[in-house]
Amino acid sequence: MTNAELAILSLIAEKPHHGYEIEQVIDARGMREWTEVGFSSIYYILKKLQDKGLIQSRPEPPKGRGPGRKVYRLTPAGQAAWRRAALSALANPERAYSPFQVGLANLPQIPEQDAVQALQEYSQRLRDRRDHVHARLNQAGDTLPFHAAAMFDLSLTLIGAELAWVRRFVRKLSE
Amino acid sequence: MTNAELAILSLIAEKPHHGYEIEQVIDARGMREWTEVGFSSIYYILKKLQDKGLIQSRPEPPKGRGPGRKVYRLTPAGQAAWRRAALSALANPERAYSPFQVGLANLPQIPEQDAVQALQEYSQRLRDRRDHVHARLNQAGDTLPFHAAAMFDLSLTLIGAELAWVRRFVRKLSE
DNA sequence: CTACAATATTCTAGTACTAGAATATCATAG
DNA sequence: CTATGATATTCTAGTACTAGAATATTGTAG
Repeated sequence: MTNAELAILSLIAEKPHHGYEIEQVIDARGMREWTEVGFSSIYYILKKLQDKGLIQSRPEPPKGRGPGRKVYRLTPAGQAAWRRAALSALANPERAYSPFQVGLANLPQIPEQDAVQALQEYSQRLRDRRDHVHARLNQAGDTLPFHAAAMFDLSLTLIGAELAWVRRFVRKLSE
Repeated sequence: MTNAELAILSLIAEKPHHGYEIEQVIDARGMREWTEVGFSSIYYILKKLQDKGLIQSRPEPPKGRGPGRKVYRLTPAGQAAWRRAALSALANPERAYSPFQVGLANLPQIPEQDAVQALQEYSQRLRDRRDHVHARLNQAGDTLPFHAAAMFDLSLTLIGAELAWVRRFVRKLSE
């Protein structure tokens, strides 16, 4: 099960949803901070999950604006698959393939000045990202459930560690 | 330019290579620790880079065992593209889309005991990964060029930060 | 009563790989 | 001189998205 599949399956495990609503929830919760799932991918993934027998859809008559919806819910197989996948995600660290490391691999061929300048931009953007996450955290305030606060905290921790490393590295480079 | 494209372009920027040799270098340098590039993707990517006019190939008569090779080198456009891409990788942090965060998003629906157990497995595997990187670093010894040592150090730093976070989190969860 | 905005799904045509088999060449051991 | 294994590239048939356009329905503002 891919990242995007699990993200969508999670939402359906929480409660039945239709496609458009999933997009709205992803947006409202800022899930794109930690998962990558384009609008047009949602229906694609929904179809795949259905083909695998993990979810089933029921058409609903139109309510309010717009045409009728297809509401998806977990099948028993889907319930089991969700549980397995969620626990597996919590138990198995995955390598991150970051372009930054590929960039570092090129250092010997790059003039030092250019490298230092690029790395300083990198720190600046990391700081911006940290501030952005921080702002989102403050904006949510004390209303956040425990696990959501933890997710913000994890992001801030990882960004902080990378930022400290890059700063140290730049200092060493420009010595 | 994707991660994999830049990784391969980097090797060709260093010096001309043929496809099979690129596989060997990727393997020998342990590049799969920080970049994802399957054996069969190498020729695919080489073809794409050539179609974009960033590299050109020259057939070489067979030497030693095996058939003749196609040796790839940068074109002037490739040289420029490589420089731009390498600096961009050093200047632009990218979000990491980790299944772990998706797992965390599922915490409210998971019995605490199961979650704690999964997270303990996660720490254990992170420790294993850290030890593995550490072993590779020691094995390389003092022969490592500056930037390669830095890459190991970055990996260790990031793994260390994540490990510390997970340990703290498990402690809080099981309180 | 009509145009517009919001809601909702589907379709088309891509991109970017990836696994694994097929094909081919050559050195060397037996 | 033949089988094997190392070297080297190409091909086939997938998977997993992704952007963006097309299609359709319904409430509401003018």
